[in-house]
Amino acid sequence: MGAEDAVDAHVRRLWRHRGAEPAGPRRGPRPRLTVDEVLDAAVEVADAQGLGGLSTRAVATRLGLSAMALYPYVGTKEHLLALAEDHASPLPPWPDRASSLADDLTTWGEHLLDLYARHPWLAELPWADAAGGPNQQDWLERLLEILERWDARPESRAAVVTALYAVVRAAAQTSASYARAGASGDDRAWLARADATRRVVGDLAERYPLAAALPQHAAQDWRDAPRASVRHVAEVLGRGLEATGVRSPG
Amino acid sequence: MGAEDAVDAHVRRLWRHRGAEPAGPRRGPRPRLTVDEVLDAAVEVADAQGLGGLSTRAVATRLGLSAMALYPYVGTKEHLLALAEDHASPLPPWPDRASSLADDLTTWGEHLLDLYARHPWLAELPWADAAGGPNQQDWLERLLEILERWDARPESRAAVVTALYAVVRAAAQTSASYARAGASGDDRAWLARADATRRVVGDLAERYPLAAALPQHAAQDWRDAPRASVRHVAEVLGRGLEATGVRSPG
DNA sequence: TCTCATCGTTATACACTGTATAGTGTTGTT
DNA sequence: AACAACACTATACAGTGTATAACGATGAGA
Repeated sequence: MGAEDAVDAHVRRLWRHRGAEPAGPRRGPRPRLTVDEVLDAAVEVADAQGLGGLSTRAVATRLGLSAMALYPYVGTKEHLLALAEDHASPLPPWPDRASSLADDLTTWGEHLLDLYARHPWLAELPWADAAGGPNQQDWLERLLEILERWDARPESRAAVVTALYAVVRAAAQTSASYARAGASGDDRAWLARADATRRVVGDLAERYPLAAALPQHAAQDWRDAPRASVRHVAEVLGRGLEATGVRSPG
Repeated sequence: MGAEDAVDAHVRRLWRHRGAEPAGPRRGPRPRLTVDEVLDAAVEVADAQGLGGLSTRAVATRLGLSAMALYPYVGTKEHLLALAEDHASPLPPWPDRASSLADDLTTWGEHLLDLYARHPWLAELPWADAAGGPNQQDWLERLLEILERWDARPESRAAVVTALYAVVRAAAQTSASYARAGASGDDRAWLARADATRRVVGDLAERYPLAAALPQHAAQDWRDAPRASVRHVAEVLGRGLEATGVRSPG
């Protein structure tokens, strides 16, 4: 039952701002911190040091606490990660332009891209448990509302959701990679590897002509590239849904 | 220059079966192992213990060596991971049915899904450096050949590639998650969390009606679900590409 | 043939991770 | 007043990746 209680406490913390009761009477000394304060610190650490720098000790010392002191607030590190992920992912409000399905999908993707630009570590997290918290559920429901309004066929919705989500995450990752390569300089390993590959195999462009012919984004417009990528996928998905059954905007 | 040499050696190891020369004269004692033997061991460990169990010491003891002995063969653990990823990802041959773009995309996705079923840890690896090795390049070029044959517009190709790749990976991850939940039993945390969420927030289905209305795959046909998901995305992408410009099969 | 740089391999060590455990002191309930 | 519950600290432990130094075997240049 210990493990089951742990899961319960975690879920209750996840939904703490959505009416989940803190459960039970309390008897010990007053908590000096809030769950949100701990999560604020965790998000700050992750924003500054990346996912690799997000250790329990780092968060704790930022709060002036010992590492073990976090456990009553956020539980295991796995739980801390899930809580921080949701904590950093509030859904902003925006009006749908309703000019086309592709446009609305693009807008959703661009907003998610903005979120990932503010917190690049979000795109590094495993996709599997992305449906956990209330904020992430909000993002999902928001996307489903768009698909509902345009009457996308129910069987295709899950597929579109994963496709669009995945493309945004991939775009955010490459964007963050470019940003790191330009800034800190210690993480240009990606470029160095590509250069070395061209140097070692030599006729790479002839072995993989189609990959070589892919439109490369020049070094200057890499800032626009992810947005364009998201827009393209949204376009194709939108047309594909229209072709398989979509009516006029509601 | 040390770091540059390390990148060079890594790339040379990656392309060792595609004509990359081992470089330089050798003077020390003969290597007792091959790079492929080390990578075989690494893949076996990852297949058995998952990505978390893939430590340098685990691979080394399986080979009867000390942990540090791996460095001359595969370099850093990051390099070991990249090498093992490519080593486990040979592209199988198959004929394209050429009945429709969606069909060919689906077949590609199902083959990749088979690969991820054999090596589930491949889907957990970060997507960013997926373009490194020759085998992965083969997969990419194979997909681009399909798009080329059906004359997909060049600007849309990169987007379709990431979308299809991402969906296959996501499907493989959920499939692996289901498999673990059914088997070992210690990793049914996902189900427990979902149950706890329904228990804690209660009116979850009313707060997120569209997410709740998503067609749930029953517990029995979860084996078919990932294939169906891939097929759906391929269908939508195929239709979308046709709508934006695609000619008859070459 | 002798010499020496080179390289495979081991042993040890270091910083770091997450967290189990025991103990201390504060709080609310009985 | 007594006790259970809880926040918090300190310590400890099993891991992780890898830097470093030493040892031995090997091949090239003299």
